[in-house]
Amino acid sequence: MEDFLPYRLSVLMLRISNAIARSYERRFRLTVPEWRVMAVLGRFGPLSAVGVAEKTQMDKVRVSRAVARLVASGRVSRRVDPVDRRRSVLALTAEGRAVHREIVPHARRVEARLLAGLAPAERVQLDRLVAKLEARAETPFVAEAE
Amino acid sequence: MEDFLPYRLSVLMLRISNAIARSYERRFRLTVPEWRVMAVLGRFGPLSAVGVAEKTQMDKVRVSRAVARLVASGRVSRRVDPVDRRRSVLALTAEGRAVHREIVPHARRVEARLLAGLAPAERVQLDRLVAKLEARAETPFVAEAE
DNA sequence: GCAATTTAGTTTCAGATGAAACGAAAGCCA
DNA sequence: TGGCTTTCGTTTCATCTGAAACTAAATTGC
Repeated sequence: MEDFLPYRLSVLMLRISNAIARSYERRFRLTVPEWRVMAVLGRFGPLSAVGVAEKTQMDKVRVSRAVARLVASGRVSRRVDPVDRRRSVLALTAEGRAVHREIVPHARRVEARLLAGLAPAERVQLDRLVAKLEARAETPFVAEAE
Repeated sequence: MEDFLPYRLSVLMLRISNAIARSYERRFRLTVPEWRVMAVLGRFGPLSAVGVAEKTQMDKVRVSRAVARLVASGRVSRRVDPVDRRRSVLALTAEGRAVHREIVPHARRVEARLLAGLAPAERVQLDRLVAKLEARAETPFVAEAE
């Protein structure tokens, strides 16, 4: 159990994400889905809900709800796309951009704290190993029959 | 975003745990909390609910509900501890032990598949790096004020 | 041109979650 | 002994979650 890697990774990640989630909640009054939506809108500019879902790896229900809250709190604007009226065009408002400008350095600080114990060479290793696992996890790595 | 490590780790872990969860669901009709309870009972023998909670890192509400389902499905037995009547003594039934004997090799196969792309030296590296991050995540690594 | 299908996004519903309140039993201590 | 506190485990409640159903708009095929 303690040496079963998927289990260890899962416990580790839950710890990390919970700590980060609490920190966003405290500082910005943002839930994790909200934070993710703001992060991609800030980085990639106006997007449809589907576009946000692809960039954030969240399903569209979650995106829909996060966007609804962000629109209600005035950090994201939503208008109907004139080209395709099923779509909405989502973008940060001025207030949203102001929050975004704080979010990015905050995220970097959190990352730096997490990695503080690793030497530069170890960070490169970690990056490589995670990339390999990502590639592995992209295709179904558990046989359907199992 | 794509290079923000906590985010990458979180997406990676969600992928992996979902794949594993689906596989347990398919093969054993077990949810993740149920699987964890069975794993520790199989490995450490009879335990109280608090004991299970400690070993699995789950909170006691989750343990309580997982145990209730396992008792209902006949894989775990529960009796009142005669020494301390607040406690229950949880153990695998014969049927539970039979399932457990399948679970362990299955978990090893899943792990092997996940790590299939890594050379032995890389596995050692991964183990070390994860251990370091675990140590880091054990103490609060995000400042309270942040 | 228009029925059938696909796509975007929301709503509904049923289950999972954990914080907080809870009852019951045990421990503590005067 | 008899109150006060702590511990065990369950229940309650409010929230989050995603699958499925749904509406509206666009696209496809005939």
